[in-house]
Amino acid sequence: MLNTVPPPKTAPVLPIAGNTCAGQQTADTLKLLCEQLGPQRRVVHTGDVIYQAGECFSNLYILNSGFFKIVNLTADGREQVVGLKFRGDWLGFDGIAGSHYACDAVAMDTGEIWMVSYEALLAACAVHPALLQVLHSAMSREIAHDRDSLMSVCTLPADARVAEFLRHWADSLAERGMRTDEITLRMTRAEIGNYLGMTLESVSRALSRLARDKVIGFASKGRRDVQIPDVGALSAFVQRCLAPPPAMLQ
Amino acid sequence: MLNTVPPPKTAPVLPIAGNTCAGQQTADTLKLLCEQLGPQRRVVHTGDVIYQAGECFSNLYILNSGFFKIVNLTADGREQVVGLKFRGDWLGFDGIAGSHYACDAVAMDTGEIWMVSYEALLAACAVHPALLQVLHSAMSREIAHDRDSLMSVCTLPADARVAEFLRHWADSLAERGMRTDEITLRMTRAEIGNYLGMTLESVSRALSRLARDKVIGFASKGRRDVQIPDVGALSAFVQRCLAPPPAMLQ
DNA sequence: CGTTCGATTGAGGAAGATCAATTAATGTGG
DNA sequence: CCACATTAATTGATCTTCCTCAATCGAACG
Repeated sequence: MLNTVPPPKTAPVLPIAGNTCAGQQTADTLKLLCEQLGPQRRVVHTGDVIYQAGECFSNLYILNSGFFKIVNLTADGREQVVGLKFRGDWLGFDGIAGSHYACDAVAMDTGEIWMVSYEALLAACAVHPALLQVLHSAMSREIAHDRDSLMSVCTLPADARVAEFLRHWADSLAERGMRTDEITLRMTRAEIGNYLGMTLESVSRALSRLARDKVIGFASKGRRDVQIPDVGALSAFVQRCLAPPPAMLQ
Repeated sequence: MLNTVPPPKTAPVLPIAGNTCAGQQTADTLKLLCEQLGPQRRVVHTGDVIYQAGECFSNLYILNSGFFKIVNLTADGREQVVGLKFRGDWLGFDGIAGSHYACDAVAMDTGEIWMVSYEALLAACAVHPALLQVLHSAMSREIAHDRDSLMSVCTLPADARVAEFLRHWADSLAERGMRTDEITLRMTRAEIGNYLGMTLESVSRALSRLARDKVIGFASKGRRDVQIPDVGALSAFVQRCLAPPPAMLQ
């Protein structure tokens, strides 16, 4: 259940944020949103449910920090992670059309979300057209990215899918001005596999192969932290997976 | 387990859907859009490209009739159908964020599209808030549907994916007040397979099995027309694919 | 009427799932 | 702090699904 009472007395605006260029755009956009909307801030923790499928839609959420997953659930009991969200992303668009949220949004880490009622947002957009542009851009990015996800799942073999997953995670962090040389996956192998349409064993094997090929490394303690010395090497690995098998020289 | 917090899961609430006449809602929305926007109308034919990846974004398109596919293309040459669009759907949302379209939109049939410049649309929305709601609903539906697609690809075996594809196509037609007992697929087996993440042979085999099980039928002439006597039978087939193999009675 | 493209069907093979055993991390109560 | 239980991850062995390759057939078209 959600914390109905936001506990932050000490302003927990954690993120390192982009003091330099990387992540500046995200920071600027968040600043604009915060100033213009005066959203209700809330700190969430791992496992907290932001909203649930079927729940009445009324709010959108802007992520100031933390990592979140979007989980879809079918009537016949299939459950799947269909999206991952980071700082600067929005949650809740799926609820606009049907006036009920269509999936679950769950925190995978401690984070801060900004809640704004959709009605209030529209009112604010009427006054500040820039807000509308920001909103539409966020929705547009989500549509474009969802298509890329479908494409990865449909066209890449398992190993490449895992590599591409890591690459995208690292890119997302980079865009937001965060470190990418060592990332902490907030998901179990089972969750990653679920998201990528494969089993947890296949994820594990793929990661092992990536590590064996020195494309990634594992921190000494625990296999949840992944070292990515060179993001480009991940892209190269994906291409290698796609390349036709080397012609037999005989 | 995916959720650390087990909340009582309510079944996803279905959209309002069936009011009096099937397709009335789509028709009403189109009427509103046509009146308020005075869009430029254009008739397109099979193969016509509405917009292309990389092209400068400036227009959105509302589909009055016809069938369209959204095709994604990667730098390394992979090409995939990532969406199908029908009457009442919009094209071009993917271009808003990056000011360039992110994929190709291609007509699969003769149809009529309404073109409206994004700028003009925003101006009209400022005057008629109902337009903004329509726009957001369309984007929201697209986001929700893209997630459902990802879910189908990730969680369903090949046969079920084909059945689900037909079911969704039929449902889409029904929502728009069109016939569903006999539908004409505008795509080759190869395109369907590409969309569903499988080979054309697998699509063909799946369709043959569906026909053998009398879930679908083929019109006497040509195999492009599919008879769907009962859409519910398609759903049942999907469930049968998911059901565990019947316990051996020994 | 032959050519071409799309669809079907079969046989064999490969990628990945499933099943199972082991090890590593995390947590719990004494 | 340690013994124990629990969950996550790895790795191996087998099995299934689906892909690949190939042949055939039908429909559309010039």
